[in-house]
Amino acid sequence: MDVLATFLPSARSAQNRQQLCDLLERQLNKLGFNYWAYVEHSQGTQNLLTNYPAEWVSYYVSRDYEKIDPLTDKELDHLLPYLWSDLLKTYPLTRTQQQIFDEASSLGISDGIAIPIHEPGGDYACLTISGFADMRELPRVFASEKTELYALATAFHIHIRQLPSQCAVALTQRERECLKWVAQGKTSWRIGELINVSERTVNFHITNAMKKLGAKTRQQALTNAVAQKIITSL
Amino acid sequence: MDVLATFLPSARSAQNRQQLCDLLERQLNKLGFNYWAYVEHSQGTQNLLTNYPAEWVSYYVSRDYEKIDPLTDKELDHLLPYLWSDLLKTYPLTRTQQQIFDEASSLGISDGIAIPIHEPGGDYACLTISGFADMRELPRVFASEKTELYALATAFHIHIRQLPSQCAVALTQRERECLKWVAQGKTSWRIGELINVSERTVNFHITNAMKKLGAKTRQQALTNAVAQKIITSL
DNA sequence: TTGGGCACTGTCAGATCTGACAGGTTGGGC
DNA sequence: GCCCAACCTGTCAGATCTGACAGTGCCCAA
Repeated sequence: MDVLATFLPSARSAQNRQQLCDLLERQLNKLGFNYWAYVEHSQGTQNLLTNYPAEWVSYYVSRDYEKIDPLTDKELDHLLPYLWSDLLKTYPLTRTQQQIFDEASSLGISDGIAIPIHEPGGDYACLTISGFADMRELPRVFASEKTELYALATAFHIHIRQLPSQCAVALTQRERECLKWVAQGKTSWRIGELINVSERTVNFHITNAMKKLGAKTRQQALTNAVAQKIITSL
Repeated sequence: MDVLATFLPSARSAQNRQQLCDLLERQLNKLGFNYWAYVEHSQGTQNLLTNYPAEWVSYYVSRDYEKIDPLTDKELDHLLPYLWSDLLKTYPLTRTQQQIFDEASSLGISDGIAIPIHEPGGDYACLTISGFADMRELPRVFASEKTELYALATAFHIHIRQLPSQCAVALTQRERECLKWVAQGKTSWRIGELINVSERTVNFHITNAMKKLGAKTRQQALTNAVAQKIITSL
């Protein structure tokens, strides 16, 4: 039952975000939660990862519900995990907000736990988990597992940040290889020697990488690649 | 009394590690803890930050106590915060280990809380806090504040990782400035235009930065600077 | 006052990169 | 069999960087 002990070692070997999400889901299932959603706010852009039904997500997004969801605008104020219901007790819901809540309930998303994570620079993320089997048990589970859930969310957050997102530029094997050597301070000629191709070919791959990354120089290509987690800075 | 709410906003504006440590200490004092120690294990190297008395630290290090300390080798096995005393109950102490414990106790470091933090790639860190005013109260405080302490430790960890360590190379203002523009893909000539100096001067600063960073190319200088948190990748 | 760190500037040769030209091979999917 | 992506190679002009030469001025601490 020790979900953290299971999650952490396997999280380290996850190769992409999808794998990591699967690992998280498996552990949450063990704890009795069917649904999860992770929203990261980074430099003004948002990114949503979730196992909510696709129809619900597209419906939610199409109606701009995130702008009026009673939960989204409260995330920032909270620093520790909290129960949705605890939070909602203190705020009266508008008619539209009540409607969102009712619609979600019909999918089994009636109460859940939100776990906010704050980063330097104003970035933050929030993992919410819901779809708990036995609703009456939820507050008890929340109380007893709070720290473990927080640790799980933090671990998930730290790990997912190190994996390239789906929207990251797709570089070929060779392009990544060359870029990594560039990061180590090697010249094209030297890299050619290292990977057994001509200097010209190395320049060819690096130029392609630069184009894909929208960079005018190798330096910018590196910065962009690191920012997109395509190569680890090392 | 909400230490997290106080810590997080100010942590964001901390300019260096010392400032961040001071912030942490202030919050821990509020909770009743006089001592703290943060050890980070990164790529095989260790780094210790603490407010333990300097004599105790040098005494501890000089006798290689970290190799036999009953606590250090247990950190890795634990994923959640724990009380020292809880852990020690389950292991018999050797004579030398008991000695360390007694010596520490005489400084008021008799029981405490360890908060391990695990990163991808095998890196991990541990924040330990001790010197609690009223020992009999400690288990109760631990139980009630566990999540908050974990969140505080995690926040501290995430923030300190983004600040250059003391052993980082010292670049001048200009050198950092030029490197940042290089990261954006600007040429020396363009940077000169941007910061109103000649192209020659830009090359001068970048060359100096490269020397200090032990880099043979601009690319490597960038990678090293980012690795040392001297410039943020952006 | 002297020394040192920092910022700044110039020139110049040679190395390196950038971006254009123009090709060829291999392997997998339709 | 054809197409396409990934990989590989060459040449060449012009831009850019690297590393050496040789200087100036400012400010602060010893």
